[in-house]
Amino acid sequence: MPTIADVAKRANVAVSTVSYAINGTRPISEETRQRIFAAMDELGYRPNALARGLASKRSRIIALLFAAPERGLGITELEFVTSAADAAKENGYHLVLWSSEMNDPEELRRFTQQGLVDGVVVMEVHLDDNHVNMLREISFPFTMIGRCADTDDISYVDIHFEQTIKEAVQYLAELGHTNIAFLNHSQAEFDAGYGPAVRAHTRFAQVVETMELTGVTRFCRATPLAGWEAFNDLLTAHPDLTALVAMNDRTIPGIMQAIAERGWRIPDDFSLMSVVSSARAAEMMVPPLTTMDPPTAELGRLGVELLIQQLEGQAQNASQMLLPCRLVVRDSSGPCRRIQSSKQVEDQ
Amino acid sequence: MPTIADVAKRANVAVSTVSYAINGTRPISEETRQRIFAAMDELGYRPNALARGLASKRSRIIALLFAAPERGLGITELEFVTSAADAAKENGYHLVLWSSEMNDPEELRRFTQQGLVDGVVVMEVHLDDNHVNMLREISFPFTMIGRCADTDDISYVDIHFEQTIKEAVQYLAELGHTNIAFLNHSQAEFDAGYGPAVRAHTRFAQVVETMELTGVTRFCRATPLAGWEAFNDLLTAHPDLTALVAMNDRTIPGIMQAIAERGWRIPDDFSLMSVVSSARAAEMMVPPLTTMDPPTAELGRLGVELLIQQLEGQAQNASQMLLPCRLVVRDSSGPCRRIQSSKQVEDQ
DNA sequence: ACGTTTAGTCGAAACGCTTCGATAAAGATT
DNA sequence: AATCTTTATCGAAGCGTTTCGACTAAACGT
Repeated sequence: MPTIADVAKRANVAVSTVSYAINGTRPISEETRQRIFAAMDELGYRPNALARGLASKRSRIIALLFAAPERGLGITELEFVTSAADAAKENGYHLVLWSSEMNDPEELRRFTQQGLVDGVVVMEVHLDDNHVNMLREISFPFTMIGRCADTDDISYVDIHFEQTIKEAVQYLAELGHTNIAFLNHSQAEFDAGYGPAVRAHTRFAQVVETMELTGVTRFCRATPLAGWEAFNDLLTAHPDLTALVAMNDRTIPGIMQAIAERGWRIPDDFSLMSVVSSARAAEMMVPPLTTMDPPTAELGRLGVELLIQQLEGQAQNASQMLLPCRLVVRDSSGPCRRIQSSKQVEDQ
Repeated sequence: MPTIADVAKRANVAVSTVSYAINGTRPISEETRQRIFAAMDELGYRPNALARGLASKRSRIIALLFAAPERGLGITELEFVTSAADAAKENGYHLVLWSSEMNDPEELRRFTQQGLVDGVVVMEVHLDDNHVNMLREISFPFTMIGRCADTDDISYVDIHFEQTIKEAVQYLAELGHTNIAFLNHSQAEFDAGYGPAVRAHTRFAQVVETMELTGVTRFCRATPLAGWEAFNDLLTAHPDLTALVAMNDRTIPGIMQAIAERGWRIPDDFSLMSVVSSARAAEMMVPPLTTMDPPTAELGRLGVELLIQQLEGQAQNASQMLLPCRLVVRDSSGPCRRIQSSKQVEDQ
């Protein structure tokens, strides 16, 4: 493997001149630049990333702190990873994956102190997040996909849950639904201060209040069975419900089954939709699920781009962005035509 | 950030001695070792990964060549990534993601020549694979998750498709099915020499032959609509079919719908199963899908572990491993009770 | 008692780059 | 003509490690 010294020799210049030519750090005459690049081509020279990083104290490597949510990893997380990797590459950076098993923030500190990465993108942030606190404490550069409670001076991108919930409810209201259930993440996640769960919770209450609708909220773990139970509970307590918004699409199969068991049809007798779920999951269901699609690719991309801007000093003040989800109407939602006579329906 | 020189000074030894103590490269007396580690602790010293890599010519970083299959990324790929990352970390390596956009093998060459990574794990390998050919040509260390046609001297882990297909068919046969459809990946993927598609294709033919069953094969793109069409085509041409094995679970919702449109029930009138699909996807369906679950976590883990063994010279000859999928019976398969009288059934 | 290992340590030379200060030549400014 | 800039280049000193060869003193074999 040729080194910069080989190139310098062949182009008849000093090593430093080659470096300047490559990085554009200092002016180089057109003529010598040509000679240098010619020499590089002929030798098939590639700058050594480690040496470069060591000398410049900038590795051009960033880490994605890849934590699994309590409900497990899904397509959404996958898309963060791929879009983050693509964005990193386009900006001339490498992306390393720091896996979730890093529950101990001390381990995160050790990793950052290895000098391997210039900054980290944190995902699955909790309202009070150990990793974030750690990074802040040691003033290590980072951005978040998601956000914690105190976001002073931290750049982040997140889903605009407030708007998303509002639009979802509005959509159902326009279809004529007035009794709407909201199936949140699990109680455990809510109690742990998981941002999406907390924000969506408050927001849903607000929205039904201002829109003068009847809303019922329930927590639910991310399994079909939990969905089945939740749905039956909800309908026992509130038989007038005609629509449900779920935070987690993994509950939906159970709900669909519960609906079928009542002899109801979707969407004629009941409307179902999920917020922040991927098209991928929505299309796996019969009927395909109406969703608020999250802008996953943008989130991943922006997470790393904000970080890189910060690293390259193009951004002094933190940028904070909230991205809306996009309503995609599929076949699980519509005006409700169920005859709301009584509970007999359940027994037919 | 303290350096090794600071540690050496504080422990009253030479820099090289500290290095030997850390790496165990040469014997160090118990007494000085203690002093050195004490000094490291007091200073909070962390070896610099870049300097280490530069000096030792081993970065302890490996890359996962993260290519998207034509059908798009799914949970399976996600699990490769996470398990690979975990395995790397446990072995003291970092994992960088080299994204799929690297279609040009030249770009792969450039990346490898940067000296950043010691080796790469390639996934989504085609029978004749450009990336693999490239790596081989420049003798860059790598392993595969999946396998190409000529696997001489290459370490890999792959799913044992032959066995998987056989077990799937056997399972259906035991339920009494004798007319079985096989829904492969798309024609395009097959033509491109995508290993799983090719191997499964031949194997299915063999198996039905030896078991004296009637088997029909069809290619199908990875969408519900394509599944719907494929199913209808198949049943028009072969009304006696009572079961179907799909290579791709993304076709299943369409198939389920087509079945429902005939007024049939699953599994009473028709049995459905998918090979190499994640539990995650299977449980999103109603009824939950019987599958042959792939050992994704093991594949990811072994992919990196084989690579690391190779890098550390613990393996001179290539290890090649085929892992079986595990049959998970859910609710989409069972003995067929449909009255196979005629096509009237369609019109009921 | 005398070469020969062996354990433990040191100093210096890499590793392949970036960056700083210096320098010479050319251009601009008085 | 003398001085100040600017442009283009060079050489050398890092960056923080590993690794090689050398050295000392103790242990060993005969």
